Amino acid sequence: MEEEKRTVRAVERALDVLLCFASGHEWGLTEIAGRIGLHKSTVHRLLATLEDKGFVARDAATEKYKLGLSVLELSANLSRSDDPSVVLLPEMERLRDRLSETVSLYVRDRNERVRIQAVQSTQAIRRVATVGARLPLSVGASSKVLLAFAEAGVRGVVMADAAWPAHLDREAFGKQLDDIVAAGYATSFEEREPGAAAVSAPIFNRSGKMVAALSVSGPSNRLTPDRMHEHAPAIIEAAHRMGTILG
Amino acid sequence: MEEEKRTVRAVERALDVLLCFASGHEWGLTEIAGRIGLHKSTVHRLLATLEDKGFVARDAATEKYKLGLSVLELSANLSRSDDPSVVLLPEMERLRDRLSETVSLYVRDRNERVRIQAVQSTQAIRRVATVGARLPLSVGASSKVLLAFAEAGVRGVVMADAAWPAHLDREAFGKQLDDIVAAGYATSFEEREPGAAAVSAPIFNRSGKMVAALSVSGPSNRLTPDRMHEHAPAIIEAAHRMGTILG
DNA sequence: TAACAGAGTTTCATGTAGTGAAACTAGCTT
DNA sequence: AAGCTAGTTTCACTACATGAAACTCTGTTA
Repeated sequence: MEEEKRTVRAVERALDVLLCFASGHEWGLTEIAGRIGLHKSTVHRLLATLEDKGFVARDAATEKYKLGLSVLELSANLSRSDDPSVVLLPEMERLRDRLSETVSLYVRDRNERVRIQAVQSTQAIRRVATVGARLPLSVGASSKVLLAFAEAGVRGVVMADAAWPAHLDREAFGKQLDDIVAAGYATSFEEREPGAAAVSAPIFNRSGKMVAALSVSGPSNRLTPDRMHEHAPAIIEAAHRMGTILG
Repeated sequence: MEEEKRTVRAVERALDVLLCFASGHEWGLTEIAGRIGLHKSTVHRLLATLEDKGFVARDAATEKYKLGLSVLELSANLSRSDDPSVVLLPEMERLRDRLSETVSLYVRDRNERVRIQAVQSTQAIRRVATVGARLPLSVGASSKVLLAFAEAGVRGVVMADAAWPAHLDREAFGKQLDDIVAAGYATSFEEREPGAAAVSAPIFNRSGKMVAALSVSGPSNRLTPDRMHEHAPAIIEAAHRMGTILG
């Protein structure tokens, strides 16, 4: 299948280089080249360009490459005042205080979900959720919410994608999504990572479009299936209230 | 002067497109093309590539382009635990509480300074400082600190750059920097923006290298020249304490 | 309802400019 | 001194980015 490309290869590669730094630590040139399968000299030129524009910088001590301050400049403008991740924060904290578990907010971005906001449980044993993390759409309570309540056609597109796990029975999964629509919320128990469980409900804006999934997650010994269903009404109610906050 | 280029043009252009979004709001394709002087079709291809990698996204309602969530993913990893902007925050808040003015932290990035952290004054009339902002190195108290205490050679390079304002007498400016080194701090009074004033002191790490400039800023009627010099010892002391926190 | 305008998208011939092999440098280890 | 690793620079080749122009939409004007 000859997919028509209307993108710029050099830029794609440069962005791949940049995304290497999503994992946090610093990289040497050769490490990066090996990781994305490009020649040293190519990566060198790309890094020089990224450095020139301030997107990467070299650590003074280690000589390795790390993220530059232009990223900070951009991210400062990412959270505008009308951004859900900002305006919903107080409500998320209320829910956290009520249930004493970590509360996260997810949106769908193509075939993945992204955690755009999180408030941590204050308990000693807790799930630690990092903002900005990208996770698969095939597992986890909020994945199922993001697919179940998505606009028509989204399910099909996402599940048809090459990235979708082949072993997953699409028909059974679709049935499960229909059940979630009926129930109004989804749960997951040790689905994505062992020892963790979550409940999730959709947030709709005033025009009835789902904009995010609100999720409560914690250790599976505390968030038992029973306990999760008990929590569900509170989460749905919070999600509803959040929806009314949005424009 | 034939500057040897070892950068990739297509990538440079793509990053310029991305940096358009540093100013916050959304842009149409043609707007961007006009702004950076590129052809519509070129910008279209670059935006398609950026969109594909999640660096920009299109607003569902307005159809315009805005920053994508990959930026969030990157910025989440910017503030690591050893990051000055994180570990110094408590000290900055203490200083803010003591002086009741906005406290900022600046680092030098090539020919500019970047505000990497800020805590706002709680007073009704206050300077509002946005994190990530890039400002010129030629004006402002912290600019002068960042140049005065920089490693040997930096002054010359920065002031020789094309971006340096031509009208500024380099010799007089250099003299001023020497005075600042002697005093240990710098002030500015309505220098960059009318009605604003600031005091700034350098933060040195354990090996004696300056890593940032700590700055206290506010309205010029409250931060009079006299008042600023009164504040200086407290700021220098805070900067010194911050230095010991760093590795 | 046709004509126009303005924004976004696609096509395609052209030659610039990005590519990767290889050579080179510099710093460490054996 | 030889070997190794990581980063940097050079250069011939042609793949690929480029921009003019054509085209599609959608909304506006006459």
